[in-house]
Amino acid sequence: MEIAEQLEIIKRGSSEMIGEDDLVDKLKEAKKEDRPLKVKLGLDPTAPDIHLGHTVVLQKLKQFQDMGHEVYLLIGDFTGKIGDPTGKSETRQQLTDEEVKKNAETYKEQMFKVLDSEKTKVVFNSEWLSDLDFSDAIELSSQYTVARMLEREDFSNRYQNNQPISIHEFFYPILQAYDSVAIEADVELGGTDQKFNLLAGRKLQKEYGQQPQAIIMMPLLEGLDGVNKMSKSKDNYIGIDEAPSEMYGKTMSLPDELIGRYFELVTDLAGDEVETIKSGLEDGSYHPMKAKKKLARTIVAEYYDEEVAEQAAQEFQKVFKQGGTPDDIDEIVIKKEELENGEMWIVDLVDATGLVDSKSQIRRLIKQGAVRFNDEKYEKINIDIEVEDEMIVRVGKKRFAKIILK
RNA sequence: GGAGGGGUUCCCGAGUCUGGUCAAAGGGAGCAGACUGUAAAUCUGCCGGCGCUGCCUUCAGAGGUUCGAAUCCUCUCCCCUCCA
Repeated sequence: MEIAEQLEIIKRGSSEMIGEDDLVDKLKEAKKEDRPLKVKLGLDPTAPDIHLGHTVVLQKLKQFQDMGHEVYLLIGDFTGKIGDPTGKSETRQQLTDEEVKKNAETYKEQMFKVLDSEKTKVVFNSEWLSDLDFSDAIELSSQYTVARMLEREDFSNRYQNNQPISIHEFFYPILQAYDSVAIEADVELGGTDQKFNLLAGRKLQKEYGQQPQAIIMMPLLEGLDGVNKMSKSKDNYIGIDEAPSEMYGKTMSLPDELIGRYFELVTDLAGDEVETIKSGLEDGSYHPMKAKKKLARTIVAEYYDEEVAEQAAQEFQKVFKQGGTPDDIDEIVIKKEELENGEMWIVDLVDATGLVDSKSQIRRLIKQGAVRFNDEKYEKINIDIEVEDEMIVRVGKKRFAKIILK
């Protein structure tokens, strides 16, 4: 493939690229020597559940693989073992070797839904970082100044807001940079929030006499709330391991403004097709609801298949258009001896489903008319409910449970 | 090491001087209801726990004063700023 053509693919969809000249050199060289480029992606070993936000970068890696290059998934087990104090009270727990290994396996399993396992290498940074001693650490840290560190948005924010910054946090970018040196990365990918760390890699590589890595930053995908970036902790994510109906449903709850962006960043639809959809949405010729359905189907089909996607679409229709109940509801077993004359106090019954956190909340929900048994609404606290086998308990629009009497 | 500021319910943030009316203002997030397309916007209600017109546990932690403490006193822990 021609270099210009490769560049064009690499840049597509990315939000920023640094070191284009370096990349061109590297591409030329690689072509001459008939070897692949090493494309690095750093991963945090603590969060092994991959969601669509992660896949934005993965799609880009996949493109590199399709052009014959080699992907290095770098698992930050060393840094994970140190722990990260960023949060106020919830210091990140230290991971044992076994946990790291297990998480890495999960990573691989999930990532290979997008990536080609043949062209992927998984490496752990403890391999080289644990050999460094304190004088090495000082040597490395002398390459960076405090002023520069404080340029990083995260640090400067916290600094200005009187929030603590631990010294060792300064080491994270440094160690990540060293990772790039260690594997002699040609290219590193990351989200736009990683800019500082990615740049640190370039700097250190130069110090070590390597041609600095090119940097490709991908936009951060907003989560279901449409505001914050997708993350597990915000609970605004769509996991790639989730059930088809969940995936479909969550996609449908996306704010309209994000439809185009999602088509662009998380589906593998061709560029011009995405453009058609986007312009259709803009001039109103394409109804957002319709577009969103297509999006949801496309996403489900990407991680499952067309047939499953079709089923998910039908179920969605059934549940939310016609007010029906989904097929795969969690079943809750209640023993007959727990009942009195076949009845149970309404609050306890809802509590038994585990759908709501506390009984106080259950009371409120009942009063607000959010609780239904077999589609019948009950708004009084002081009643007992006759419990039937296979009774459907519904709380609000989205929460369901099926009672099994034994 | 010295001087000063601060730690409040998921988050932000009042309340502390002048103890009770404080489960603690206000905003955000969230949940529910109406309207819809499980979108947005809007309106309404809820938003510590408990078979709940009451009771129980919360205002960094441990003691103390008091009939009564988020509020006053003592000690401890943590954070920030300035100086060294």
